[in-house]
Amino acid sequence: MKWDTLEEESCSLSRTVAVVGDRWTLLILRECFLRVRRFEAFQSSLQITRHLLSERLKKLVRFGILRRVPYSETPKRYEYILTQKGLDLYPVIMAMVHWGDTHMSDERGRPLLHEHKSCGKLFDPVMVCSECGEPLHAKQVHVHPGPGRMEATG
Amino acid sequence: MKWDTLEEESCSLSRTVAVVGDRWTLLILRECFLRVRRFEAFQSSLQITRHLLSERLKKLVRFGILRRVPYSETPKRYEYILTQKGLDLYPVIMAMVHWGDTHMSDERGRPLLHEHKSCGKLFDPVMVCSECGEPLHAKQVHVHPGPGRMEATG
DNA sequence: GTTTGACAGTTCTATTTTAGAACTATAGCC
DNA sequence: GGCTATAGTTCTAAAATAGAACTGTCAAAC
Repeated sequence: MKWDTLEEESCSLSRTVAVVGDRWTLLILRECFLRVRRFEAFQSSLQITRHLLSERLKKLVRFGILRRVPYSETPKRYEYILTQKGLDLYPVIMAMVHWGDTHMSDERGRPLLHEHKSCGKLFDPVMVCSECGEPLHAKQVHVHPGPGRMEATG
Repeated sequence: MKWDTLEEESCSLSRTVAVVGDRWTLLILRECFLRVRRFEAFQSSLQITRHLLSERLKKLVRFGILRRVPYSETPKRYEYILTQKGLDLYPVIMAMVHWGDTHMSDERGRPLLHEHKSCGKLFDPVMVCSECGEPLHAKQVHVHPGPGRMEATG
């Protein structure tokens, strides 16, 4: 399967995976949420090859997840800033971080703690139902075909 | 960066990405949550090559996300079932589905609708703070080093 | 005015991963 | 024996990634 096939499937997961479903993209997004914005900063903190970093940043800009904004005119230099579409990926990143905290931490505990500025407390992210507010569990969810559903795809 | 390097970083996102951070693994997990359990069923619904499917299933079993359970003795046949660790990935998958619904749907609308059996309504997943219950936004979260933090890693 | 260094990339070759197809093995059914 | 179903393994070709070196612009230092 090619990346562009994936993007056109009638499945929201496939479409998301087509955009952010590789390890470097996810790690780049982590850095974005940690306020990293510049090419050299991404490169040195991730140890990603410059070639791949360049490719991935272009892709994220192409999909409207990052904006390439000039911060210096001479020489021309740009930084990469999350758009709203990019900021909306926060639950994806946080869900992965929380799973890692829960299932992949060593005996020393979790690497980072998160403080919610609004309430001032250290927290974990919890996914709830938009309608009743209860935490979601896979076994209590039933799936129906929606209007954008096409045949022959998962 | 190699996959095993990633797994050992002191960052919960890296560790999660090391396990589920590739497109096929994420798509296989989608199928698991849609109650797919058998080799042939994964293969025909995903159009993944048999070789890669075999590799990915082994990896998921190795990490304790799937269990390989016999359902026939002669001939020996197995099916792959989510463990609790695997079920706990539900928020990751749902966060990606929701982002795809919001930002990658075409004019016809979303491909699947989700019903919460407990309350009977069609819902969207929302990520909230475990302490105050308010929806989480990237800009309202501050990060602190935790006990499992090592130097020199993101 | 030449050198040095920072920044943001591009280009090149070698290695690793993935795609695609064919093949293996066990067993039930006709 | 020949056909089908299931769950894989093995093989070669194509694509992606790693790793290192290179390009070009400009500012500041010597």
